[in-house]
Amino acid sequence: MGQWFKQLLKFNPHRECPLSLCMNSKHKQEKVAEREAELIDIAHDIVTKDGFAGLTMDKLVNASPYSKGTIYNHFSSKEDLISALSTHSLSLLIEMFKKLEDFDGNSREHVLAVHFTYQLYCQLEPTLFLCVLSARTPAVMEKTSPERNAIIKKKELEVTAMCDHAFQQGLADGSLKLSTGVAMHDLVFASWATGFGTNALLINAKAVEGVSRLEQKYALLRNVNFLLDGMQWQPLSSEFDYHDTWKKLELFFADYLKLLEER
Amino acid sequence: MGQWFKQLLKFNPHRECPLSLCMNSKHKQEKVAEREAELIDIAHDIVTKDGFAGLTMDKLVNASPYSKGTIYNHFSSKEDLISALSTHSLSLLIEMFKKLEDFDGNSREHVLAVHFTYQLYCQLEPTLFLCVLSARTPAVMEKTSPERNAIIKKKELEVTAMCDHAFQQGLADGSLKLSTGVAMHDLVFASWATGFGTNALLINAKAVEGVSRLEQKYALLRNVNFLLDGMQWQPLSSEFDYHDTWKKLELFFADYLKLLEER
DNA sequence: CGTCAAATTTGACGTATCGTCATTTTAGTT
DNA sequence: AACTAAAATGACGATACGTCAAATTTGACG
Repeated sequence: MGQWFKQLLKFNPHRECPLSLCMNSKHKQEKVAEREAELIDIAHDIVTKDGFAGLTMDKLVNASPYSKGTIYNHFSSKEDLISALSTHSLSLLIEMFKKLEDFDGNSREHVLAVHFTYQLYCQLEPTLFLCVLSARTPAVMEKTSPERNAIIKKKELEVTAMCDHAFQQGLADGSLKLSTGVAMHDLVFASWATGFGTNALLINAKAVEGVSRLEQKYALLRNVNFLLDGMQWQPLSSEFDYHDTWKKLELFFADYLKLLEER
Repeated sequence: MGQWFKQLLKFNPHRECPLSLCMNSKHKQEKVAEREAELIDIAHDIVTKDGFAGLTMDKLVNASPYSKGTIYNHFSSKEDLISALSTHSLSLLIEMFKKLEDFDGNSREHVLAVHFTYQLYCQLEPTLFLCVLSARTPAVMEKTSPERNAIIKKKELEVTAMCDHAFQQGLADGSLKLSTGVAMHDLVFASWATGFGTNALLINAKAVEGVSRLEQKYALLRNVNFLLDGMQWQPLSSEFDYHDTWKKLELFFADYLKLLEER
């Protein structure tokens, strides 16, 4: 429904003002942006209900109170719509990441926290995860407006900034050291690749093999621990109970996990 | 063209017998299988030329000497065709893996060899890589014949068997040890996730940011080394020059790399 | 309040693609 | 040569993308 998100985050919804007087005073740009958000929400619903392949411009037209022409006024093509969903998706992820500011722990635990959050997000919104993926496909990029591509890029920078932060912390407090010839960027990339690969494969395994959530519960933790141990990020997993961190995170995100269970 | 492959591997091509007499003696099943291979080759061409999104049943019909009905006799839907391309793609990968039997090195080097090969494959056939991905999508799986899905599963097992082999070697020669609560399967999964994630992100980065091949040349090696160091697989990267292994692999696959350069 | 021009919205339509199926053609047998 | 079972054909219906001329709304001005 896309509703869970707003509730959990107390998302500011640009509250619709019921007085037409108020409406009239609203600037045109605002109205357009509001309607675009409305359309993206509808598209989000369609995608969660009918899957990525079930997303159709005609369906969006029928599910919205607007006509085809108006829809195409917002999204120049289906690909543009997918990109719009991608930015929406990235926004959700960023909002989740922002919650992590309240999470306590050492710097390595913070990296785990980022991964935990990302996994949670992937499981809550597997189809949006797909949207983000395909939005970075040449075929899609070519057909989305340059402005929207710029927005995606900006959002992606925000996301990586979140990751960078944890690594900078590690460098700052000395628990992580750079060996010669390896930049921090390389470490962040390795971390991201591990998280991405693990989540992508797990989502897949779930679809193909029916691997249960319980079985895959600690797969990501394991993989990331291997990686961070390999980076010599102190304290090593042999010296610290990161399983405990994982459980702390489950508590921290109890609301979201509850949503996940309910399916 | 898909031709590079047959040349390099001296792929048995079920050579077409020019004598009609010979043709007549051929069993029906053989003829069907042959035509299917022919069609997949054409589809492969279309995909490499026009990209994944450019693959169309009508295009395949026009590019082949057969009619729509016949095509649909082979592939019950477009999704089925994608799955067929996926099995084709996996076969290519397996063929490449088989070459590795001639590669010398310790067991950890063999893991690197598997990753090197997989990366090479991803770079040579990025769109086929996409095919394999989307073939594992629920939307596609639902619409492909059970038999073909079974074939995919079998091929995937073959691929993972290749990976398993290197890990079993490590366990056998004592350079890799299992800690409690972690099965070999978990290690293989971690390895695969790292390779998959790194390659997927690199392909993407290439498309989006224009990251050059040179820049990403050693990214995978770095990531895998972190991982295997984290697994305590001896000898550690601090004690052994795996860069050298990587270079040996470049030499070993010189033919393929040359093809890659030529683009 | 009425008029008019610019901006916006509308939905019917053109084109492309998927997948079907009645008809035709081929292959094999007697 | 006649006949039947299997295979191939391509016209056709359905669905989806994207366009554009016409209709509607907006808001500026007298």
